[in-house]
Amino acid sequence: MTAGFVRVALDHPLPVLYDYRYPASAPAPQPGMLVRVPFGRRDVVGLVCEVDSHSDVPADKLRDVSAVCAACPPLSGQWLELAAFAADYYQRGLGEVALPGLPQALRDPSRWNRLLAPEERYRLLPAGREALPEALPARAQALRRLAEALAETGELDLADAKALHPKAAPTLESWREAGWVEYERVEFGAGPVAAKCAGAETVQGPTLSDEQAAAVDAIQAARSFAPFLLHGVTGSGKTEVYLRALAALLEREPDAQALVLVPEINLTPQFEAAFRTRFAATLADDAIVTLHSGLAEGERARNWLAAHTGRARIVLGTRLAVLASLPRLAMLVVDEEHDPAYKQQEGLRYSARDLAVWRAKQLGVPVVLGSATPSLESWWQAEQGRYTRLTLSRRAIADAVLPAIRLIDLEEERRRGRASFEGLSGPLVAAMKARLERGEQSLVFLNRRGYAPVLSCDACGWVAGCPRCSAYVVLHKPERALRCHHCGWESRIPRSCPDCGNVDIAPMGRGTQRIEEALASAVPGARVLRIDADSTRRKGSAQALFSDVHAGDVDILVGTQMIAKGHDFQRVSLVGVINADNALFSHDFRASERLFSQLMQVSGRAGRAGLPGEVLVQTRYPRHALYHALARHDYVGFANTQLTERRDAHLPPFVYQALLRAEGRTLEAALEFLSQAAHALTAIPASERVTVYDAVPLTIVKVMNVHRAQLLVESQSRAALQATLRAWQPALRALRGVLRWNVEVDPLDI
DNA sequence: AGCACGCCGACT
DNA sequence: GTCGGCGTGCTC
Repeated sequence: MTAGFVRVALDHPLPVLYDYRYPASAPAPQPGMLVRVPFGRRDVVGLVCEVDSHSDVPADKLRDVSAVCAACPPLSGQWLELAAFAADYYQRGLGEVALPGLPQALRDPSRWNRLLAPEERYRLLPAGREALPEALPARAQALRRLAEALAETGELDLADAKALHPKAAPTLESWREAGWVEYERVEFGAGPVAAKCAGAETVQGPTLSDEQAAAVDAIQAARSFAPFLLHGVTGSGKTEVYLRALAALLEREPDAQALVLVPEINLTPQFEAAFRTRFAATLADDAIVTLHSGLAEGERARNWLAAHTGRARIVLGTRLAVLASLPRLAMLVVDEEHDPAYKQQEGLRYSARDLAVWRAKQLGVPVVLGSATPSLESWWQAEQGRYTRLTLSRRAIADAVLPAIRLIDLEEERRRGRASFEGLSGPLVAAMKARLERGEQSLVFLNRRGYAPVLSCDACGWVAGCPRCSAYVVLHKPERALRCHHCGWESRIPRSCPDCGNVDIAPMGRGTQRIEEALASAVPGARVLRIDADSTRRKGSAQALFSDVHAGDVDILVGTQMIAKGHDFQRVSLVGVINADNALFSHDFRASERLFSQLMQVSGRAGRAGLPGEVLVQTRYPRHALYHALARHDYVGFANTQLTERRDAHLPPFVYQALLRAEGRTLEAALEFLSQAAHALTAIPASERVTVYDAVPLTIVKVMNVHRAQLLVESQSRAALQATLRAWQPALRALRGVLRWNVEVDPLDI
């Protein structure tokens, strides 16, 4: 009686696999299968990475696998490779990548049976069709419903049957013995891929522009790894290009799968609707699934499994979907590829866009990165010819042109003594009134939520701060609260200054709530709606608010970047930008890139359906180069200037960076840890080609009473940086201390 | 990460 | 006298 051994990845910070024994009598687990194993004093789910006939672990330490999830088809070698790559690149253990990459429900063995249940069906036989209606007593209603359901399509799923009649199982069994029905059992995932929907009309879609047609041709001609940068101005019909390229793929390869990523959950419903409409005739309903964190665990698991078994042909999701198992993946699309939301900001800090490109390369398939303002990383790849650039320079709808962008010089407004109201300049108010009269919509963009970012005392200079963070608290007027945007701490608004008792404490600066309030009096009669993280806190409420805008129940929409992304507002002809200037002089070298793309994106909401669009940007620096480029819709000029600056300053994408972050009870402890870490680095040979900077406190040093500091390392060689980080890891673990730390590769915020 | 074990301050 | 603080160490 020999036993075999498996090496299992567990969601656990040590980068090692754990060996377990499995009894020879049981069916052998295979790599890629999930198992339940005892670990310490609890049971956890792990992923089998290797199966072996021997183990180097002493026999007294080895324990047995307690259950194998055999009903779930194993994850493919290619998926394991993806997880291994991500673990290595982002400096984590394999288990820390692989297991959080699976839906939570699959990591709960008690749900395996239900999720992976075989399909059990009864099919009506001719004898049954004849005998059944008469054989049932007239008053046996539940039995009759069962028979009717069976007669309707000729077959009945056991689960559905049980819902119709509590004793369906024994009843159907007795019917089978009578020769009326036959029983069929299909193991999970083994069923045939659903056929197309019958009778659905083929949707053709609009006529393509020459540029769109050329882009589609290029993508569908690709038969190997081919990264495309689809640079299309807002409203140029990038989505249509994705749809056509996908349609061509699905027609050519009858069981191919595609992955489409969007930056945020709010954008999935409109994409899903567009995909369902377009593919109604080609794909079954369940061949299009979404994957994002807004789904209930059960649904997420079912959708994930649909992708894993190949039944889902198009998977539409947010960044976490990039880790979906897609055995026949043949094309990837990353919409708005520049969006920072693709970078995970906790745990495994991966870039979904970069992993999408890696997957495309691994599989030798095309990947389309779409954006009106590509990230400088991707733009640089295209400049070097590594990515194929596809350009859509005009709006797709006939008569729709790019909006006119006008800068409103706030200094000049003030000098000339022109009226402004609560941060809304005269020209902006006048323009909104004109839209209201014409029955068109206006959109006001301000990237700051709350009422006012600061509450301060005129007399003594006191400023309301968070007791747990080194940050000011934001005044939220509707909730009548001061709220910390870093830790969520809340308190009532004080009536007077807690330091000096002065009652003249005043909100400084403006957030979306304050603008919302100001708009009500500045534009009388306008129906104003605010959309930001506060007004959309409840699940699904963002969707409801957006549909109010689409339905025309709103005249002025005010909000944060949430309203800037992707939405196709038909009646918006004016976009106002309230206060964007602070990003111009930020210490963050990516601030201008982000500002430019945000402003381009929000500007793109104006005039999409053929109404002449206008964008008014209020600024105190109307001569700033960024605004000049913006007013000319000149992404290319902006990008090339930025790239030159980045090259001169030795910044990404010309160098590769990583951060070591430390969190401790005191700042000194965090800094001390980092300096020891920096010292340990010098012992690593590969670090010769790596620059190590001084440890510095984070801008917001304290969050939730934890002090944070970081150390930047960078190199012109990605390989040298990777080799250094890999060798650094054990040294960091050896540095003890009561403190948490993590490494972030390719950080966005420094 | 959990979850133990282990040794020092304020309480039923 | 214990309950419980979090420092230290281990998990196949």
